[in-house]
Amino acid sequence: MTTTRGRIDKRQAILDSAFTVFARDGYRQASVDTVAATAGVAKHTIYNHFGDKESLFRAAVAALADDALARNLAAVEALRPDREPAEVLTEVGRKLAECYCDEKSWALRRLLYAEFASMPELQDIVRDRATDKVNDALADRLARLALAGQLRITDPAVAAEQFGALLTAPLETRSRLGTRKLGAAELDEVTGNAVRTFLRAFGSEQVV
Amino acid sequence: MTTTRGRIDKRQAILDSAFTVFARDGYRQASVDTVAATAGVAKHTIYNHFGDKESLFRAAVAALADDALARNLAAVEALRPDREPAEVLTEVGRKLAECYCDEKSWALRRLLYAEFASMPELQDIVRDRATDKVNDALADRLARLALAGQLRITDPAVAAEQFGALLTAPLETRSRLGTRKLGAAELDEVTGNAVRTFLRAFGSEQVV
DNA sequence: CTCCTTGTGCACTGGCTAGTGCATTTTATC
DNA sequence: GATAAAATGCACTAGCCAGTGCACAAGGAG
Repeated sequence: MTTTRGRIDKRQAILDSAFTVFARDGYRQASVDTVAATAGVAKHTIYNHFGDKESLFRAAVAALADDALARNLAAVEALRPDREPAEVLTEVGRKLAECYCDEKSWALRRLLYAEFASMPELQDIVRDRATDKVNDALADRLARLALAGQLRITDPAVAAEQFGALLTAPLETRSRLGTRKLGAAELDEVTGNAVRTFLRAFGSEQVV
Repeated sequence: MTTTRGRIDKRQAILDSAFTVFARDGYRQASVDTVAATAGVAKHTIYNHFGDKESLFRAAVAALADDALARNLAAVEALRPDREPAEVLTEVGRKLAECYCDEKSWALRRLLYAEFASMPELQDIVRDRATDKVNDALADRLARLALAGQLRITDPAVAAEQFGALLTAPLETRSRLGTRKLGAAELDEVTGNAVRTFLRAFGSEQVV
């Protein structure tokens, strides 16, 4: 009774297609029939697994949030006090920038923004599963850098908040909410600006 | 033929109601009948003025963008090199924070995020009418401060971008995308954090 | 007084879609 | 091969809503 007869395969296929279709058409626009067709599955199968359209949507969003969390945490992991702070921060910032600009991330944010008014739980799902954890992890790492004497930080949470802000807000504007693909050069520029300002504010060495 | 027989009054009433209803229900959810009922107007009148639902929506968004622009510019105006930079930046930052957290601003952003995928012009409307102009104005003012020797800025545009980032990104997170009302204390805190970091990075005096 | 613009009220079409019911088929497990 | 869970195909209901058509009312302009 451990295997459930291809149930998981179908379930995953449905979740994948659901996100694809929802991301492309928007939650309201997307029809369950389209999701079913895309997943190569009967509509009934979807209702068997998820009950109704809204639950399907929540499940798809949750799955994407988990995915985004994993990628963001991997980026933060690289933040270790074993090299020049500028170098490490640039590397991590650049990775975070890539995560932020990923097409799936943008789709997730769009769906979240569009629907959290009618489904408030959505925001909690994403926050609990991804945003908060990434911020915490970043704050932890920055605290270590501070302890190693590489940064002058009083509140690691605020520092993490601001490092994120310096990265994401410019990316949001410059990529036109994800509709314009940013080249490597522009990603480097934004990352560079963010790290430079961050270090001018929090670096332990005086910057000219 | 100058007066258009109460046309303008109706038009304005429709635009106001349209934004209210769209903001509350979302573009797709909102029905034109509801807008008409809220405005105290026949459905036909709406179609006479705006042609179809989408045009009505665009017009409502544009009107709100104009509104937001005016309020944001007023805030930036206060940025003059006649007092302590910390003091002036705090005042302006605080005003910008209030603009950003205004209920109408949040509604506008939500609608924009929700619909720009299917109506790409929306983003241009808002950018041309509001975002760009505010950023430019802010950059201009920061440049003046730099010229007055109160800031060490190389690129005013980047400085404006980052000042905005340090304000808006934390506000976005902390207010849960506008669903949680921030108290004065928290607005002060975010503004204070932003100004402190900004001045540590760009202030002309050394900060301890 | 008359005309013409503007607005009203109501009924209606046409299109779309969530969710269901049912008979049938696949498929994993024993 | 028997069995039961899982999946399929198709038809169908019921609801929602943008946009239209038509007859009619109001009210300022000439």
